[in-house]
Amino acid sequence: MEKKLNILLAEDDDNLGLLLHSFLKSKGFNVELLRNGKLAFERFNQAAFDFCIFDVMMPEMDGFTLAKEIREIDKKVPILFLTAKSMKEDKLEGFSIGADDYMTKPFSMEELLARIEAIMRRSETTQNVEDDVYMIGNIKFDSQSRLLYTQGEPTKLTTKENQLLKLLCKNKNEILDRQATLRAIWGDDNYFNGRSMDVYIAKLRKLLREDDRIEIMNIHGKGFQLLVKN
Amino acid sequence: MEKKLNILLAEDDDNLGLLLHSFLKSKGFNVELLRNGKLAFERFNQAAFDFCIFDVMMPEMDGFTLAKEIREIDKKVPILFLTAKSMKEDKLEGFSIGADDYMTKPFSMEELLARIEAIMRRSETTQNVEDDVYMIGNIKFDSQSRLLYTQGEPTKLTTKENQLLKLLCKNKNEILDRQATLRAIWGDDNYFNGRSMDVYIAKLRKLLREDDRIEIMNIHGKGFQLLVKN
DNA sequence: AATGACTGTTAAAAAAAGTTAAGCCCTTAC
DNA sequence: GTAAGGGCTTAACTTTTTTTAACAGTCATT
Repeated sequence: MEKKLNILLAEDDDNLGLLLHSFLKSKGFNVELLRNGKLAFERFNQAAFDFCIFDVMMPEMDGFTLAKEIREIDKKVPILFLTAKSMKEDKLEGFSIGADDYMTKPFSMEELLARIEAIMRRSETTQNVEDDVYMIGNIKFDSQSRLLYTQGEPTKLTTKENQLLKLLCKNKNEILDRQATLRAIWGDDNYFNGRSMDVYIAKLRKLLREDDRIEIMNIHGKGFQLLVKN
Repeated sequence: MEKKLNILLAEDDDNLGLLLHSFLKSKGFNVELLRNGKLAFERFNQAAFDFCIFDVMMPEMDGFTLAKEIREIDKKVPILFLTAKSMKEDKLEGFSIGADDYMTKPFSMEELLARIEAIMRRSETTQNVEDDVYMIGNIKFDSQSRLLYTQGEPTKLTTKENQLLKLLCKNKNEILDRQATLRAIWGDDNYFNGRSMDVYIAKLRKLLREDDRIEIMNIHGKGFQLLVKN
């Protein structure tokens, strides 16, 4: 599950500020809007932000000064500057402070979003391996290594068995929609893929048969449901 | 002790290409200039680059296609696009591929430098081991010298073994796409190259067998995944 | 109860991958 | 020049995985 990103937005122009605020919120970010650099700096020190967007020209404390202050205490947090017109000297100064990007007004919201995502992609830790371990009744299932710890020797699942069982586990006790599952695993929900899925459901039932509290139930015309009783 | 950055530059216009080449060289980078996307892709797979600068419009293979191919096998290397004029759709497409930045011609050399440095500052902090040395479980693998430090005598890998293992390492715990890998290492994803690759997978499995936490797993119809259990 | 769409299950067919060995090509050594 | 060896590809055969077929059973609706 993705964590919501906290964005610190410093912009004195209310028109633009509110627009950005609502746009970014609509895109699933947490956004705090501050009217000048001084307030933004105070706020930065109170909470944990993942991303900064600063207007260069602001009363009280301009964007560059704000960025410098912040770089004193945080070398890594990404900072993106907004400026009224394309001033080459400004750009250079911004980058020398340690800006990660730079946008000239006016700009499109889509582009802003794209840049935020590009910057965040880089800073994301690429090596976080979520452990995909589920308990189905008292049968352990490790989707990462594709092992199902049945009695005796663990069973090594095939790619498709693994994908399907994982989806069932993620939706344990809920209905797993037939068409959505087909599109997710097989890419297309045509007749033959549907039959293929039914074959895999049969395989999984056979594997899980040893624990009789486990049931993969069919909801006619809707999909399947992994049920684990008491 | 800063290591010299290797920059892959793909630009078909010789005027701009040579200008960029000499400018960046003068700033202390190693730069390789290729005239089209196809050549650039081949080169990318032969050496280790830290940064890519691609013109969008090029013969043989355009910058976007090139970037897509590269992203299949390397999710992290920074890519900066150059384009003749500011086309919003182009920008968006570029970012969606996973571009890190975007510059519209004409631009100043200083700004280019500033952007490269901004991008590198970020990726430096996140990745510190790009010396082509990987740890696979407790087996050390130095792709530079092609040595795999197995028990007893280190094994000297062949070119293909080395290339394949390196790609697997770069995508550790992720799926390495079969077709993309074939295009990257063999240049073409026909049937026989596919079989050749399977032979090399078998060789690598044999070499890595001594550590049973290591597994090269097949994802049927998709590719391979180097899995290292903790 | 009859109909047709949907599901359960097993088996056969097809496609993909695992493995070992033979063959080919290029380089190096005699 | 030719023999030897390494590296890569191709071949051959096996096994695994997935799809398709076939047939039986179920469910909702009429």
